[in-house]
Amino acid sequence: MTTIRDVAQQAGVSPATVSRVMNGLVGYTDATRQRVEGAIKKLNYEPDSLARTLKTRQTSVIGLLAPMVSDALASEVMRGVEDAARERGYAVMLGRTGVKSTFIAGYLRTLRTYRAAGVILISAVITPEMRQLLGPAIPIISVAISDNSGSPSVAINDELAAYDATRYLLKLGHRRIGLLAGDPVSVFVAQPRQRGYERAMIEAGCATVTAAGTFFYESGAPGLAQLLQQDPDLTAIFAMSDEMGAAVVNELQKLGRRVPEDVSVLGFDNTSTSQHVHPALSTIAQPLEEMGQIAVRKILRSRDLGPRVVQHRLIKRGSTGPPRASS
Amino acid sequence: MTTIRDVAQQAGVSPATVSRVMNGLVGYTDATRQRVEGAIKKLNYEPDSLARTLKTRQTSVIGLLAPMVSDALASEVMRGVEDAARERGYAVMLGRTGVKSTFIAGYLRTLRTYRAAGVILISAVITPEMRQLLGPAIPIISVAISDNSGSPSVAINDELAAYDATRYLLKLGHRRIGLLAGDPVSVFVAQPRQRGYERAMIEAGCATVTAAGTFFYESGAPGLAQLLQQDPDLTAIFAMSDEMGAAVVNELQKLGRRVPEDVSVLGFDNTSTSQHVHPALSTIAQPLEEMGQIAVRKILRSRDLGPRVVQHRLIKRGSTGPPRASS
DNA sequence: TTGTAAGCGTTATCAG
DNA sequence: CTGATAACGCTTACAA
Repeated sequence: MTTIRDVAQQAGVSPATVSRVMNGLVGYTDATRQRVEGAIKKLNYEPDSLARTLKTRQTSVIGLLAPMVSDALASEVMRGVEDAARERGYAVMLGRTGVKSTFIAGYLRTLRTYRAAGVILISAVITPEMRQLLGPAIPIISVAISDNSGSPSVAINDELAAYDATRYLLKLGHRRIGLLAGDPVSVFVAQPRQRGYERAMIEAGCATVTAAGTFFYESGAPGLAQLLQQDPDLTAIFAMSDEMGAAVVNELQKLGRRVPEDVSVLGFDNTSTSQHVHPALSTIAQPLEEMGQIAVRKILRSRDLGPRVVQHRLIKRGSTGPPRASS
Repeated sequence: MTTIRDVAQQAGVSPATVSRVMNGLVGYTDATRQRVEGAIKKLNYEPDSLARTLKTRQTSVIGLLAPMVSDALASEVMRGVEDAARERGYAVMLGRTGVKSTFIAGYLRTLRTYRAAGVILISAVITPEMRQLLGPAIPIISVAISDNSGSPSVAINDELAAYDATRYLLKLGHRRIGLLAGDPVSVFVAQPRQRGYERAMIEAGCATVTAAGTFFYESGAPGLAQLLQQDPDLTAIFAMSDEMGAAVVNELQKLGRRVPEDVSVLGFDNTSTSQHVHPALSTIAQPLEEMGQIAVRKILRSRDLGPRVVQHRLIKRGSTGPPRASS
């Protein structure tokens, strides 16, 4: 391994000078700079991040905790994080949530010993334990979920997004709209979305019909059954995830109902799954990749922490249309 | 930050002794061990990985390069890698392939300066440049792809898997089986699979019908069109990815052909996508998570490098059945 | 402008 | 069995 000393010797200067040149500090002649740069190039020298971090306490890693289960969403966010981090010279260290909390504690400790610049948490809320484990120096931010504690976060306004989605179906002429909710445990995603749906329905004078799912594909079919049991004449289903939406589309066709002629289906997230059914799912898009980038920027500018709301977008595809009666 | 000195002071011993206790070396009485352990616990001390690595040159990070595009596959592998790494006290550093090669060069340099224990490459081949960039000390291994260079790898036997898949369709009674291939650029995945298909078809005295796709969903419909143009009476389609398989199922139904009554469809990979269509895709499973774990183990036991073949498995679901004529 | 020297938090060698 | 002490590769006062 070639060290700063080797370079210094090669260039006929002291290690300190080499360091100065590398870090663009002042205090050397142009001639020595050139000699040093020549030596660096010649020896193909690369400074040791570890030693540097040990000394300066300035780190170059960002921690990323993702739930590697329902992945399409996390995957998009990760792409944004990875891009933004690399651009700025940061490395990304990966961990999984959705595992035992002792694991995530261990992971946070590792990040602390690596003096991470910050931690990004996908689809999970920041707990006081996490905050405490990281210590005051390391910021943590959540993505795609916003508790109302004022913790740093990047997320859409879930309540408003669901409200807009429901309004869209109402405007198409639907009155009997069922909601296939996500895991009710997920207080900060499923609940605001449900509130948004209810608000729109109530404003329009329509009755609400809801069933609880898990966000996963498997819960789509039983959820649909529950909804149809409550109201067999539903003309639209709003699912809180594309996976459930896709399952609903498939299941409806199995039951002999056409989409969207008999029943419209609307998904959520605009993950690739939404394109994997026919007709393709209309859905609410979150700017996931951008959210990952924003999270990195916020972490690195540690002042602007606090919640950041990004815009959702309605994407119209083949799975929604006006209801039978009004067409 | 609490250091080894703080612990030493608290326990009334020297830093050296604390280090000995932590690392389970010999040379201290039971009494001092207990005092040290007490101090560690009391101060909630965590040794600094950076300083430790700087000194010992033994690292605790593993690099992971994944193509974050056609993600379901990579995601499963990543889960296995992450699990196995964590179990052994290693952190995972994430990078993306499929970006500019200068980026991946930079990424490998970063890994070298972090003294990574090794690098795992998903769905990509190890180039001589990569090997050179990492230097002789850091092993690199590819997962889910096997060039024939003898480089370290963990993969199924793609030729055999495709052969078995085709044999399965033949045994069901199909004779007109179309192959929807992946990106032909992917020499070490698409090509062996195509050879396996051709071998089985030729052995059975059947004509081969192939079209080239991209592995992605979008290429499914045009690929199917190409196949049907060559032989409108195909009774089975073997797609080299679940995504293309799913697209074929959806497209067939759009064309008014029933699956599997009119046409059987077989996918590849057993990713979640295979369950997102109705009927669910029969497919060839790769033990992706296990492959990730094996990769970590191989990296950490740097002797058993070299290609490792794991078993594929045929998974029968609703998308395949006997052809019309023979039923 | 440049070099010397003292650390950053560990571990390893060598005395005691 | 234990404690000084010297590295690991880098940065940064402080001197020159």
